[in-house]
Amino acid sequence: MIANMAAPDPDVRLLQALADPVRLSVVRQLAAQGRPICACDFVECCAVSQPTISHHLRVLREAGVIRGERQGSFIFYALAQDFALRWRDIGQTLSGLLAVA
Amino acid sequence: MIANMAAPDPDVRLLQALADPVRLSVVRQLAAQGRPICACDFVECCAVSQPTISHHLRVLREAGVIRGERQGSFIFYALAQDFALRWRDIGQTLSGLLAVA
DNA sequence: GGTCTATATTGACCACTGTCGATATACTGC
DNA sequence: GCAGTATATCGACAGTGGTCAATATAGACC
Repeated sequence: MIANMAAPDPDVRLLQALADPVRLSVVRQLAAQGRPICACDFVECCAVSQPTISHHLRVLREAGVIRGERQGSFIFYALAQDFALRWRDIGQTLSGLLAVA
Repeated sequence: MIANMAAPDPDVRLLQALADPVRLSVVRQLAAQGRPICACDFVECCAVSQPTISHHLRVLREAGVIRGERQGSFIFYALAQDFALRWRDIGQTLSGLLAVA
């Protein structure tokens, strides 16, 4: 069994995107809110600077976790539509035959 | 909303443990096998050295993803019993009201 | 076009982590 | 106790990634 995974494994990418306190917090907020949140709200609420927030949002975006939609000067972010499904799928492969779904 | 999460957030810890190609592969194998696997099998199958495997197993162990049971010279690892539940719980908090479970 | 705000990008810095060779520790069998 | 195998730990190092100030880009308004 070859265990040396290629770096672009989408599952690893997704997990890496979530494996940061700030980014996980962002995703939690998006989930709890249930609708798009303006990037500027994250800048105000998070204890890190604007460039850092922007960097984090980019990581999440490129991992397919979130999507952004520009509205004038603002960009509203929301969870990607397939995120829940991806989470569920990964869970099934990681938990074996246990009934996760 | 304070977004500066404390480092010991168990969810972040768990995600960090999984967010490595080798470690994710280990967990996938444990899930697919459905029963404990000897550490020595990982050493043989993974394209990294024995100390690295041991280090990875430790990270997974300390994050609560796996449990080891020594049998003589050998240690057999299996997924922690609550892993599936934890995955499911995190999924629920991250996916909002979507029916993940 | 100029000015303003919102957001992304750049470059530097530094802490953290994956990796490995060497070694320590655990266990077995004699 | 010794010799062997299995596994964990140590220490060093290269690479990665989070962070921020400065700056570039995007968009709105006049």
